[in-house]
Amino acid sequence: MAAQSQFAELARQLSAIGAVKRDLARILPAHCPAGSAAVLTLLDHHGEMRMSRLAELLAVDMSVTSRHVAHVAERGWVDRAPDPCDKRSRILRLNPAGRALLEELSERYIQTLAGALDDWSDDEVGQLNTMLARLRRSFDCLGVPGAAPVKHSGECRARSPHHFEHDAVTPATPA
Amino acid sequence: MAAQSQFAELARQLSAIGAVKRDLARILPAHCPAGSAAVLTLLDHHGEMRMSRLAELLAVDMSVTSRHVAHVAERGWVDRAPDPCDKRSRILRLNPAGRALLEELSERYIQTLAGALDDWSDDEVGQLNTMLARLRRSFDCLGVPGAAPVKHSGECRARSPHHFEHDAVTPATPA
DNA sequence: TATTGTTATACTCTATAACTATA
DNA sequence: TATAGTTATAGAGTATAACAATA
Repeated sequence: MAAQSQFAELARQLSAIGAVKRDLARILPAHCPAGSAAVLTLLDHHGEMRMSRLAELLAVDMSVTSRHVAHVAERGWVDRAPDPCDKRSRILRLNPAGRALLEELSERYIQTLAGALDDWSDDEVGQLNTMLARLRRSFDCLGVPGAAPVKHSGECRARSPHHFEHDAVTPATPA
Repeated sequence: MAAQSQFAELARQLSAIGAVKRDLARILPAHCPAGSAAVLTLLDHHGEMRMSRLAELLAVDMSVTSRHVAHVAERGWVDRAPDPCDKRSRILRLNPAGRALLEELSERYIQTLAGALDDWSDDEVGQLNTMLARLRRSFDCLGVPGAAPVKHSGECRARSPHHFEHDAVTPATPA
């Protein structure tokens, strides 16, 4: 168990790390806020999923997820198909336009991080990634009082080809 | 230099770390939002300072800092004294009520972190702290495009005892 | 003329609650 | 009755711009 002063310092560091997140958010295109970028990233990384699963991964309320998804669907980056297992639900999937945008975003993220962290070794960045992942796990596995509940909903495994349709109201690749 | 995939992973980790910050924010008392807690923490950690210096440490615009400081001053946690070096400026200082509140906040932070990270060694938490600090330094020392400029303003060294007055409109320790 | 700080305004993100549709 | 998702509303955080006072 770590000393109290280490935890106090960690609280300060976590508070201050917001500045880095804001710096990263500033490199996003004007029409793609950070919430949208997070949705695209998770759909790419974990594959198609339902709203509830996405809300779990984002670790925000489903109402928040709903708004983010509505935004990326309206922009034509994500498709929503009916879920054959549950008619209340829809399956979310990154489409080609979304994948193209995400490619652009990834490039910007990588460029920026590579520029700022040019004196970090591969191993050092890897260690930071590992510890950040562990920090998150420590928080949502053990019950932090007041923390958003994690449900780990059992997934529908009827992975038949869904009927995906574009529901964008704007062109797939807006200026 | 680290591999691109490490930077992509870091971008994902930084995006996801917001959940931990939100969990921590939830343990704060209702009358003390995270912005206020950050101000109190910095004034305690770095001692009295001016608005511009605080804005620099918070890494946000001075207009944002102004609102945070107005809040903590109205609550009676921070005093604002005229700056003898510059009549446009005021010196901010944590007062006893603010120090008492911060004591309470620190205890909650430490309790929560100690509970969630009970299987972390002192050294591991220290390593995470070190890397987070380095990450921040890498971002605001090297010029990240679009990032908030860091001015490193020369400080006024006339450290004579300032004329501090409480400017709270509410009792120093509100319910 | 430049700088310090405040205020007004707008935008993003989040949570709670009320609601619809389906299980 | 319970669950998946949407929408309305409110609150916190931040940035830009216009402004006042002082350097």
